[in-house]
Formats: sequence, C-alpha cells, structure tokens
Amino acid sequence: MSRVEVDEKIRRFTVMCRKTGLRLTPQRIEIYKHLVKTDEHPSAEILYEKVKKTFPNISFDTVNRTLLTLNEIGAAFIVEGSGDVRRFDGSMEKHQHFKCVKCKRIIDFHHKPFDIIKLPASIGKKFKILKKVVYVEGICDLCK
Amino acid sequence: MSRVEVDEKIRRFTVMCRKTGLRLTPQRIEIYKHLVKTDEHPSAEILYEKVKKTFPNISFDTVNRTLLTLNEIGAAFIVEGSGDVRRFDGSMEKHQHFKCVKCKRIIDFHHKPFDIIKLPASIGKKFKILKKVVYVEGICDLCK
DNA sequence: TGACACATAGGAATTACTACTATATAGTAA
DNA sequence: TTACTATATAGTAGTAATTCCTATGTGTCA
Repeated sequence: MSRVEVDEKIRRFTVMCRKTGLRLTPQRIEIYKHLVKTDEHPSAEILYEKVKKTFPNISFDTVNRTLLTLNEIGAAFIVEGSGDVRRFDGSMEKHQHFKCVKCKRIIDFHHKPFDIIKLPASIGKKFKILKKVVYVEGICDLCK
Repeated sequence: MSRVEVDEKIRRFTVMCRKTGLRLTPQRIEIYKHLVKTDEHPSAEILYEKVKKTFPNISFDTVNRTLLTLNEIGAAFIVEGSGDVRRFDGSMEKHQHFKCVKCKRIIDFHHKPFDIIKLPASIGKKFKILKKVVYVEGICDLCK
C-alpha cells in the first residue's frame, strides 16, 4: 500500500475519531497506521512490537485497549476465528477471511455474493445484527 | 434431548473413535456426553465443572485436551467467534451460530441456504477447505 | 493376560488479556 | 496563548485462559 493511500486512510480515521468524540493521540494514529498498512491481520502483541519502534515507552495495554476502541467505533475489526489469539483487521473494504488452521495465517478474499447474504427474517427481528460474515477455515497453500 | 438420543450419539462417537484410532476412555465418553447433551456451547471450564461430578479427580487439562482432540477428529467443533474464551459445540446437525456480544450467549439457528454456500473455485483450488460457515453477531433479545 | 502406546492427574508454567493508578496531554474555551 | 478538564497513556500488577511436563495409569491388541 502506497504512502498516499495510508495517509488518506489516516485522514479518514481522524474524521471518524472527531465524529465519535475520540481523542487523536499520536499513539492512536501510529497504531492505526500500522494496522491499515498490513494485510496480515496482526494480534495486539505484533502491533505492540511495531509501534514500539516509534514509541519505545508505549505499553502493551495501550495498544490492546486502542484496538478494542477502534473496533468499538468501527474503524477496525476483530477478526472472527476459532479460539486463538485475538486478531485485528483495519481494512474497510468488503472482503472475507480464510484462516489456515496450521500456520494461523489469515488470507483475505472477496466473493461478491458473500457481501449481501440475507438472514431469515425471524433472526433479524429477534436480534440486533451487528455483523454477519462468511468465514472459511482450512489448510493454506504453503502448509499443504 | 432424550436419554435414548444421547446414547445413540455416544454409540456413534465410539465408532468414530475406533475409526480414527482414538482410545475410548470413560473420561472421554463422559466429556462427550455432557457436550452433546447441551446446546449452550460450553467452554472447557464449564464442561470441567460438569464432568467433575462423575470424575472428581479429573484435571482441567484432560477436559481441554479431549475437546481439542474431538475437534481434530470432527466429533465436536470449536465455535467460531471474535476473540473470547474458546467454546465448543457437539452438534452434528447443520446449523449456524448467532453470538450475543454482550452476554456471549451463542444461539443456534438454521437457514438451509447457508448449508450450501459455494466458494469461488480459485479458493477451493488453492486451499484445502475444512470449514465454511456463516457467522452472525449482535445483541440478543434478552440484552436488547 | 501381558506389553506398550496412548491417556490421565496434578501441578507448574506460559501466554493472553484486563485492571489500577499516577501522570500526561488533546481539545476547548476564555 | 493559556489554563482547564476530561480522556488517554505508561507502568505494573493482577487475573484468566491455555498449554506443558512428568509420573502414573489403562485401553487395546497380540
């Protein structure tokens, strides 16, 4: 992803923050920057290591808390999965996830029909739906 | 679920074990029994508490390890979700999960079209697919 | 029925995550 | 610009979840 694209994402991020009353701290911006720059769906730990290069004193808790906050305001997402360490995704594009059960790699793919899956009316009426995704698990090409 | 149904499930479970070379220990059967009896998608901890009534000396590790093993041979499943404690599902019926982000309750529903979602060919060719699910998250009727 | 590979119990260790508190700072308004 | 205040951070402690280790036990098969 180009420098310009990242800058544009950060600009949009600042707008989102202002809209939701979230303060724009340099730490937050840095965490967000690293999150959107990668497509590796990092854990809090991984991002902590990256952000530490710019903010050597940052605490793990700040990184983790920030990521949870980003998830709250919809600027990032907790990746669905089957009982492993929590992984995050900064991409706003419509896409789906494939997760390798061996190497834990999460790979994006996009299949348009999955963007618009329709739930039965009974579910939508009973519950407030926040997220509906198609999630695929298996063995990736490298592990096969 | 009736006693007879549970017995039938356990019978089928013993067949699965023999097929995969897994030993049939009384602990395993007891853990499996509790897992298939409930639709609450319990964590290892919850099942540990239940199984302890029959095997007061059983260790948490045995319960957890057994559940992971059951997932390996396909006799049970780790429920997909967004970064919480690992939950298990013993139901072999086709169904989907709704998870309440507040109370963490997991509710089964069944929408036939979701049983047969088709992946793009490129994905199926590149990866070995083990599981593809529709996963729904939101606020449940009780928490609304 | 004996041998042995696999499984279990018990506890320790590790990892993941969350809570607490004093200090610092972004945003706001004078 | 400056001072105020609510929110955020750093540092660390604490808790929860999960896995590892090792001695002992037990299904399974010959």
